[in-house]
Amino acid sequence: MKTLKIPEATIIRLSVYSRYLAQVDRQGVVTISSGQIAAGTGVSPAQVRKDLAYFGEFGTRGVGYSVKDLYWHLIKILGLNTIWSVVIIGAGNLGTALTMYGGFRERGFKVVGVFDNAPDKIGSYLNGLEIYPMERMKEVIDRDKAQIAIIAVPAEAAQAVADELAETEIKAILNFAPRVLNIPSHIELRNVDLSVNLEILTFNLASRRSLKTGK
Amino acid sequence: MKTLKIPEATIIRLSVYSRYLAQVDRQGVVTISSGQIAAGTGVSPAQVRKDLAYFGEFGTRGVGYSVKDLYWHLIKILGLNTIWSVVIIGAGNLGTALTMYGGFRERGFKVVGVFDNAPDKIGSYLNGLEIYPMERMKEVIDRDKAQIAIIAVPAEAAQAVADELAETEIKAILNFAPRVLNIPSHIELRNVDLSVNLEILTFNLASRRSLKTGK
DNA sequence: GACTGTGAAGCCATTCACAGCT
DNA sequence: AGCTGTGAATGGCTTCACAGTC
Repeated sequence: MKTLKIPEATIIRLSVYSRYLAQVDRQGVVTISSGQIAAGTGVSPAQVRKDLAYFGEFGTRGVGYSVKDLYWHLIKILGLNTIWSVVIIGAGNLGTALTMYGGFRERGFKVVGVFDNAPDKIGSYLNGLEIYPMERMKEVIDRDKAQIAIIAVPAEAAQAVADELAETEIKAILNFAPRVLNIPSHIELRNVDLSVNLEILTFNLASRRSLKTGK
Repeated sequence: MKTLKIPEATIIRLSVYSRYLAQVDRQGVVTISSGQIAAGTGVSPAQVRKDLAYFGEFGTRGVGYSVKDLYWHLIKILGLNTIWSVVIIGAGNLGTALTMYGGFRERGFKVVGVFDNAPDKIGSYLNGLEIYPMERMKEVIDRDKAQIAIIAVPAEAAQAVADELAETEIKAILNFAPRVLNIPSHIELRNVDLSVNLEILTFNLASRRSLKTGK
């Protein structure tokens, strides 16, 4: 398999395209052009074609793409043609929200375990799933062959959780704690930093303002 | 003010550096080199220096950077030396989690309003803040001079919320709904897509697996 | 005529390597 | 000797423009 290096930006867009295709498919659209996909997802038509070209030739010249066809190609490329078992560590507000989040279920992610250390949380239920103490994490990951872990604990606790995860069969970690984590390189890591996203906005607002005041 | 185009990647890193500096400052560190910042935040030393160089000369050759000094410079650059008033639209699991999220408060963001349409939510309290019906959104934004809105409603409702926000004085929107939003260009928009982040992981896992099986 | 697929060009970000300061 | 600041080199992503196909 000739996997030329694919830009991460391309993967992000493929994910967006696939959701957009699901949407227009529900509206009964059968065929779509790169220009229409571009308009619907806020990128350029050439970009859409380049992104798709990394993976094959899915369209018909002069016509466009079959919505259903392309959708399934993208789902396959993204690895979403199987169900992924996910564990969530931390049952605070964020962990709870992520456990209940319908957007994950829609895309084939299944939360098989939620863990926390707080005695008042252990034993209660989220979406029919019992919150277990941290000690049972390895057991559940093993039992359900979970491959992805979501870290939703406070920053101070994140590295300890990562260390425990490193001893399991977990293949990838999505980290919501605002800390840089050290993990062995065979585990895939992605960070989602909620504050950083707001701060990009404030940076832009702040520098726009200083342009205005000429400062 | 000579604002050469700053890469967005640089802003993201500045935000990470600033949090790391706060951390080492609490540990009593006074001076730090680009190499140490790099090690602590997972980037290259040259990258750290380049990023900082966009904004001035903050270090001393042969010595390094003053932790406190550099921290405050970064806070200023990111626009975090003032308190930003934020409204959150949607009091579901995600909206609730974001309203309670301590990470925002720590960085100077203040949630001044939470809105929802569900009758059973309206009137209840989050963190001492009453959930208001959507109709009161404009009034609150106006009264509290809120400049940032966070959209945490289901995908189908997101565009309608964006349209309403476009009629207010809101300057920036952080959108958590998995939809491409149309908004007037004077409003800054950023999307945080929780599923996309998981899907980048599954893409990597899926293609790693197909390399292994030689497929 | 419409639209895809793609080499080439252009643009932007990161890394290198070293001069300059302490 | 140690570390910053920065022009030059590299590498990577996006846009352009057009040949190829229906």
